[in-house]
Amino acid sequence: MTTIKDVAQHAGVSTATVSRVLNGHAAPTPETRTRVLAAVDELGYRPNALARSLRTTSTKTLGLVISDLVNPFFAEIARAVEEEARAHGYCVIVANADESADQQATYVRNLLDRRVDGLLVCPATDDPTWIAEVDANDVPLVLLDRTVEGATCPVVRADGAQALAELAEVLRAAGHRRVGVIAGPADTSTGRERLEQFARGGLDLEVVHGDFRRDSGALAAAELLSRADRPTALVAMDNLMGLGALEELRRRGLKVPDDVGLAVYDDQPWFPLLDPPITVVAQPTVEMGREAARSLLELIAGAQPADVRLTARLVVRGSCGEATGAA
Amino acid sequence: MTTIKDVAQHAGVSTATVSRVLNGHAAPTPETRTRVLAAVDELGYRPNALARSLRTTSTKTLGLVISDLVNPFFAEIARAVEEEARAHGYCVIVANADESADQQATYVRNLLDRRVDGLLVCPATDDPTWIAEVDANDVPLVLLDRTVEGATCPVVRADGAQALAELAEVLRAAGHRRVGVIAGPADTSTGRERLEQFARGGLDLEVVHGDFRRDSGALAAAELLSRADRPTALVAMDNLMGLGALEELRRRGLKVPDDVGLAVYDDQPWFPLLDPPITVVAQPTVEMGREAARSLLELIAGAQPADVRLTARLVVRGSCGEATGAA
DNA sequence: TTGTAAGCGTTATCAT
DNA sequence: ATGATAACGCTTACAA
Repeated sequence: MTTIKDVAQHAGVSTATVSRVLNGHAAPTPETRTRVLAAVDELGYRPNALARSLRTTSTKTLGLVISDLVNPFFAEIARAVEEEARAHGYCVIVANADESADQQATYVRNLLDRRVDGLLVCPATDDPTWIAEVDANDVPLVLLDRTVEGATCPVVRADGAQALAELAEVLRAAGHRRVGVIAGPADTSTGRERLEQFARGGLDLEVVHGDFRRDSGALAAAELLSRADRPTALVAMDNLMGLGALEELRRRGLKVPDDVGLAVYDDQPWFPLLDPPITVVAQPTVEMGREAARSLLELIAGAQPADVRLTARLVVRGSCGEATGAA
Repeated sequence: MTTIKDVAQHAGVSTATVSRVLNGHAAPTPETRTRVLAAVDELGYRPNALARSLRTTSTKTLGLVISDLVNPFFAEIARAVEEEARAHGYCVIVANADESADQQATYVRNLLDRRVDGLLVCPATDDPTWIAEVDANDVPLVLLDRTVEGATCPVVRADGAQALAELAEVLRAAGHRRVGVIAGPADTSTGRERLEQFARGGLDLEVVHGDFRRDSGALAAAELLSRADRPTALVAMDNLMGLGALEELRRRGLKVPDDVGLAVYDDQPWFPLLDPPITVVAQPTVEMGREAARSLLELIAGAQPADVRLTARLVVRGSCGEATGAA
């Protein structure tokens, strides 16, 4: 590899001058500048980012720890984060915790070791111990989608309270009274909150907790549908569990919405293509990612960004049935 | 931050000894070892990965440049790569080229600057110029899913020739003669190959090229369906364009398979849930990611892994219609 | 304006 | 077995 020394030699200047030119300092004369640039070009020189970072203690890199890369909800967030970061000259290292607190902790540590300038985390669970490590390193941190108890850093998330209230209303209007809820894990803030907010709708709820992944959705649906007093509708609290539930319904030959109504938290492009199209609570994923990145960048710049609370909205399609008119 | 010096001081040894203990060298006595480890623990010391990498010229990091993160096909590959890499003590930096050759080149350069130990790339286009840069840095490279002209590095991909031949047969058996193909870009190897292989099926083909993304699928479908001699079936050469095509069919109120047949390259979990379920060519995404990572790791280890050619397979569901029995 | 040299936090060589 | 010390490639006082 060609180093700054080679360039200096080639241009007949010191390494300091090369560095100054490359970093846009005012000092160097136009003449030396062109000479150095020529040498850089000729040798195809590229600065070693490791050495530079070691010296400047800035990596221009953000760490993003998400709970599940194959969950399209997170994939979209990851993409938005990456875009926003790039627009500001930052690169993103994406780490996939796979909904495991252990793996998340491992990754946080790893990213800290690599001296990322900031950390964006969608916490796998409520366990806040890993945060201490981040704080100890004085690395800016922003929580995304989920929060953990006692977190003192900015949090970016979507508020689904209103949408879930409306959903309860829609279900009631369609004649549903007993509703089966495929809830997220009780040890995640989103798992708890969505359930609690939906519960305020006053429907008669049967709750089974899943783990935000596909299989658990199928399992939960199976359990709910096997109960003696079978619910007339199912609500899956994330898109993957919704997928699992749909698969289970299909296996059982149950028709939506006539045999059982269905609603899902998180919209997906293919939901409108189903027959009937699925009623959902849609989260502003792109904004969430963007805002999270923006907040982190602000934090890195020394500002004190406030929490961001976007709002999810209900999209009524056909999967919960029609309003019966009977109040 | 606490450095190796602090630990050395705390343990009453030299930094060299600390380093030796931490790197599992044989030299240190059990006694000093425990003393050092104690100090490490007490101070919560973690080695600076940048400094270490600068010294050792190894980052234990793989760069993965994919064409589109929100494409579930690539998301799944990314996840598999990451898993395999982690199992071998490597971390992965995922870069999203967004199907842009420019952005891809930029990212490759960026990853090279960060001194990744190896590079995994799903080339956005056939343009091979960026490869020279990789070679100049002597960084191991493996191509994934797509290849580029004159590439001398290992390539990992899925072969769909057989599956596409079978698909042509299935379509013909269902009475289709004129088939509209929503092809990938002509400047990608997969775009060309899939088209060419399917063309061997001897059907009467109408071809429109898309860009492997959702909107282009809708546009292409719209164009094909507006033609005077409208094809009786559509084949979308990747899942995102398939999604777009489905949306367009829906907009036009066209029923599958009665009004128009449909098949898609790449399987998706939700395809079986549609009515009718979609006939697809399924690629072994997880294996592709795993094999690619494995090949790269081998390359890094100094071996000369051969190209990997997995095979895609046809999954017949209902969207192409029934065999008519008329040969 | 430019060069010299120290230092970022490690690891590895060479003595001891 | 351990300790100095140079070196990795860069940036930045400080001098000149």
